[in-house]
Amino acid sequence: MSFSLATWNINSVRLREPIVLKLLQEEAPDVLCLQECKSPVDKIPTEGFAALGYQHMIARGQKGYNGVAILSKLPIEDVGDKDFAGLGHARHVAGRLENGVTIHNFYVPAGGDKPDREVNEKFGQKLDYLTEMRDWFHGDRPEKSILVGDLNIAPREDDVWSHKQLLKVVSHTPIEVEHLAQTQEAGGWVDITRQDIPEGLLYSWWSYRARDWDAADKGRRLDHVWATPDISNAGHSSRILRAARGWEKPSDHAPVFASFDL
DNA sequence: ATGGTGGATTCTCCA
Repeated sequence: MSFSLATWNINSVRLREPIVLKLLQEEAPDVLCLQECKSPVDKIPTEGFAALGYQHMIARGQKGYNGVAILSKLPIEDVGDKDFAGLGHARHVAGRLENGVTIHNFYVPAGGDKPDREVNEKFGQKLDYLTEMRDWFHGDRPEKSILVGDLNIAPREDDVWSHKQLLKVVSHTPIEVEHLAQTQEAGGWVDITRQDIPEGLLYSWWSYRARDWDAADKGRRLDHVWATPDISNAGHSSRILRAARGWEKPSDHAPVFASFDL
């Protein structure tokens, strides 16, 4: 059986409803995980999604900021959320499919501008968030699980347009990369995207601030798909739908896809 | 070193 999934930081699910529908219609993943919905759960426009066959949704939301949702064609059971680092933000939700696969959907804090927790509280919160993720997965090692989301870190040199120029830029600093690696290791997570696409520059985010994002191509791979070895050991394939960054009223993130032979 | 854009909400925060 094949199972397909996409993860997409949508930067307002209400404003972006048309392109979410476009993605569901054209690409039709079994499951779509969204981050930065920026909406209370009861204001997420679910009707159109349901009409396309996505009749199941689990979500966490708050007014204006953050928010995560899992849209699914398949029945999915809400198995809770965790408030890592005690921020009181809607940044995580988990669901379980009837085949027993658990899906974690994360929106890791961006971390502010300065990569120094002494002067920038947000950077400390980002590191603490990752540390608590690490400890949680270490204490309860996941099985038959997939973790996706905007992790707000581009770990590899070829996950950014310039490793050297981004070493002191939040999202690519060595301390963040180390925290992400420890979280990954603690859960036994395999980076599915990079297992499938091991070579070459790979981005999932391009700033709104570039004059021409496509020509400048100063991207970063902030959005990730991980799986536990019991899943990664079977076949899988991945792609990033860069074209979606050029759709009408786009998110600054492109959706990352993975298909699994379960 | 700076400012550039975009979204939700507001007398500005966040990314």
